[in-house]
Amino acid sequence: MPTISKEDYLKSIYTLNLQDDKAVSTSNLAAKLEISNAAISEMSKKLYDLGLISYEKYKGVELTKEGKRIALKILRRHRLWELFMIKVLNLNWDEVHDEAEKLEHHTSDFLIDKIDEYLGFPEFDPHGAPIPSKDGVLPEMPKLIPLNNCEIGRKYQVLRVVDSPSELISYLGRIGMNIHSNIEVVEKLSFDNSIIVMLDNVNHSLSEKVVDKIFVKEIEED
Amino acid sequence: MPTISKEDYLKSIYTLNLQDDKAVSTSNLAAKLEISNAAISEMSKKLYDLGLISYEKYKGVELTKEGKRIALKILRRHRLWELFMIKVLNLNWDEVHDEAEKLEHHTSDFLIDKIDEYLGFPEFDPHGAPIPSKDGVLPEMPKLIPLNNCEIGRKYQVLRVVDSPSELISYLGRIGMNIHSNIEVVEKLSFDNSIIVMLDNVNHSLSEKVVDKIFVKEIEED
DNA sequence: TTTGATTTTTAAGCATGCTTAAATATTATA
DNA sequence: TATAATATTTAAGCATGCTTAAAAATCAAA
Ligand SMILES: [Mn+2]
Ligand SMILES: [Mn+2]
Ligand SMILES: [Mn+2]
Ligand SMILES: [Mn+2]
Repeated sequence: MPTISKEDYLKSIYTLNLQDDKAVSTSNLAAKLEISNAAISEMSKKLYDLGLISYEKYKGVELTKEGKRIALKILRRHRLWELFMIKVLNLNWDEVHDEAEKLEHHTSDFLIDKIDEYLGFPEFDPHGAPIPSKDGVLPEMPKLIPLNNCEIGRKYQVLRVVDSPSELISYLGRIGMNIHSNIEVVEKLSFDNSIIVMLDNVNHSLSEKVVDKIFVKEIEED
Repeated sequence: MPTISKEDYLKSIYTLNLQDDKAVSTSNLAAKLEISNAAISEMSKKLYDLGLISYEKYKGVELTKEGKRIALKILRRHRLWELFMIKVLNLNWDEVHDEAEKLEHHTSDFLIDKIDEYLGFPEFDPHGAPIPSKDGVLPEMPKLIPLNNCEIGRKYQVLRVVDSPSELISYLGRIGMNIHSNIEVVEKLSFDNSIIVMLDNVNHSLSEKVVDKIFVKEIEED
């Protein structure tokens, strides 16, 4: 098994690659992991030698099959721990990510499977992220729409909120927005890319930074 | 907060110092932590500079007040995790120590206090070890007798079993010996320091290695 | 109390994973 | 297409925490 650093690299490569389906650039990775580009270059060589990523100088990196397997394994641990802390230990939405970021590297397969079993083999974590199964399989996911692609006047259900930074989802919790909340897009302000949504009959203005973290699906009106 | 290695050093110094109340020698620590004497000497200097131990060359080490505070904090995390895994996740007696050895270094005060609360602020872990409180206070402990100091014909209650190596307590579990089991010392064989005890009307021969890990209190006959 | 065994420390070296500064490659712009 | 801006890699260095081998201190036994 790779080190803690390597696990976090693989996880970050996986999630960045999901966002736009092409090789992940050094600087993107550096920004995400908050370390220097130089460190990324060095580590990329090591992960390449371990057969966990493909890497050509100046061309960015992509996960190999084995690299992806490990990334999903760490994501599984992360998401199961988050759900467990919320469901069992009563932590809040915004209190679990940083804990999970550490625990994910120090949990045996045996233990995480016990946690999985205790929770009844859940498919989604508290922020709507899919939980890979023991075998590394992701559950069937509904097609998600970024909130900034939504149309005025339509109604949507919140299905996914990126769980970091914690202040952000703490804020969403305070205004009453959770996974499965129903919202209506009231207005889109093009000059700052903010969006006004109605939630429980109250209007809330969400800045671009916040909007970027929210994913929804359209509600079929009937 | 110290690193993982430093936390384990402090914890080991604490437990070795409990056993015989004098400065802990380099080689004792090296054996316990399974690293070289040279590494112990180096780390001792660092912990001394951090004010966590007293250290004079060739004289061994002892915890300072601050060093002891940290050692107890890590022990608290270790023991609460062990109890939690057994009580909540249904792990066995012998499956929790190695997991706890890792988790103890990656659990915030906030999270461990939630676990403590969930368990109802327990005073002893599943192996009978006392759990330091949030404030670093150990619960009142009954006076424990090492099993090898016991007398033939007398009855005792098992109050403490050292939880490592796991094969050892796994064995004790299999023969039905647990914390609070009642046993009677049937025979002490001086040629190999083994002891025969009666447990649930069955005799079991315990080797010296096993005997050394068990602590009891005398049962008042009435 | 001197000698020899044992314990402990020092010295040198290595792996990991960072940093900053300099060099080099890529890309965008004119 | 030459040049300037940007992105990436290389180079050198540092902290941590180990290792083995050699040196030095302590302890034990005659
Ligand atoms: Mn998270
Ligand atoms: Mn992490
Ligand atoms: Mn333990
Ligand atoms: Mn540990």
